[in-house]
Amino acid sequence: MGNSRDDVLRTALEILHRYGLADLSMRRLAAELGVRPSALYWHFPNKQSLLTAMADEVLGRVGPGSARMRWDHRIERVATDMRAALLRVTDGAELVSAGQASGLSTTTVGDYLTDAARHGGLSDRDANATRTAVCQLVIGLTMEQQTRAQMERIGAAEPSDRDFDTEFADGLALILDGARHRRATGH
Amino acid sequence: MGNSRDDVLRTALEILHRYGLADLSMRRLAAELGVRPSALYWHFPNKQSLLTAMADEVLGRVGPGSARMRWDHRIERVATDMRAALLRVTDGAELVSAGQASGLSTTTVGDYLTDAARHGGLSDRDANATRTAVCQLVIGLTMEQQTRAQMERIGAAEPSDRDFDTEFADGLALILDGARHRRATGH
DNA sequence: ACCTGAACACCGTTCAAGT
DNA sequence: ACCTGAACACCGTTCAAGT
Repeated sequence: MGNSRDDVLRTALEILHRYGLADLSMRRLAAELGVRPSALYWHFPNKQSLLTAMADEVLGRVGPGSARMRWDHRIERVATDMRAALLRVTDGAELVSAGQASGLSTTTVGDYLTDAARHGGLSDRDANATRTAVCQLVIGLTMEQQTRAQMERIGAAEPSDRDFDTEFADGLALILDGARHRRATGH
Repeated sequence: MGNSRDDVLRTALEILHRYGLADLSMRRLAAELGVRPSALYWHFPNKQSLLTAMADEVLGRVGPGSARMRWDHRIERVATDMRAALLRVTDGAELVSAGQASGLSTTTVGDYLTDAARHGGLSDRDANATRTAVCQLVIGLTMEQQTRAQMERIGAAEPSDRDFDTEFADGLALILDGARHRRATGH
C-alpha cells in the first residue's frame, strides 16, 4: 500500500509541529513514512512546493470573517485568527513567510483583509496598504516570537520579558487608526 | 599571512552580494579565502554569528536622522534609509530578518524609530508600536521584493507587475497616519 | 594567532529500473 | 500508481595537531 500526497503532507506537518522546521528534511520525512527519500519526488516536485502546500494548509482554516461586522472589527478578527493559526504550529510563521516570499502561496487571507477594508469605504490603494501593513506585522512579529521560543527551548537565549500579544495588539491598533483616518479624509 | 576576522566578514559580504544568501556556505567562503572550512571557526563560533555580524554591517550605515526634522518626517527618513540599506545587498532583507528573529542582532535602527516617535510626543507604548509596525513593514516587504527578484533571475517565476516602492510608501504613510492620530488624541 | 587533516553526521535531487 | 537503488554534489561542525 502506497502513500498518497495527503499522507506525505500530513506527516510533514506532524514533524514540523513536533520538532520544528529545522528538523524537517526530505530524508527524515521519508524515514517517518517508511520510504526512501526519492519516493517523495513522486508526490512533490521539490521541497519548496511541499513547504508551500504546508503553508497553505496552516492558513487554510482562517475564515473571511462575518460581513455583518464593522469593517475595522473584521480586519481585527481576520488578523487575530491569522496570528492564532501561525501560533498553532511550531515555526508556523517562518513557514508562511518563506511561502509568501517565494510568491507560490495562494494567500487568500490577504484578500480577506483587502475586501474588508474596501467594504469599509477605503480606496483600492488604501485597502491594499492596510493589507500589506497588517500581513507584515502578523507574520514578522509572530516569527520573532516563535524563533525566540525555539531558541529558549534549546538554551541559546535566556527568556525575554517581551509580551508579544500586547505588541501585536498595539501595532494592529495603530495601523487600524491609520486606516480609519484614511477613510475619514476620503484619500 | 593569516586572515583577520574582518577579512572573513568582508569576503562573506562579497559572496552574498554576488551570488545571494543560498550560495553563502562556510565551505565556499573558506575556498574564497584560500583556507579550509575549519579555519573559519577560529574567527566565528558558528555560521549564525557570522550572519548576525553581516546583518549588523548592512544596517550599520543607517543614521538616526536629524533631530531638527519634524518627528514624522524623521521616521519616514530612517525607514526609507533602512529600506535602501537592505536593497543595497542581495538578500539583505532575508539576512536581517534572520538576525532579528534570532534576537542576536543589535538593532539600533529600531531605537532611532522609537526615539523619533517619543520626541514627537507619543507615549512609550505608542512609540514602540510605531517602531514595530515600521520595522516589520520594511523588512517583510523588502524581503518579498528581493526573493521575487531572485526567483525571476533563476527563471522560477515570471516578472510581476508589482511596484514595491509604492507599496512601501503607502504602507508607511498609513502607519504614520496612525501614529499622528495617536499623538493628537493623547493615547 | 591562525590554520590543516580527517572525520562525523548530515543535506536535496535525479533517474533508470522495479512492482 | 508508487517505490527502490545508487549515485551526485553538496552541507555545518568538531578537534587534535601543526606552525
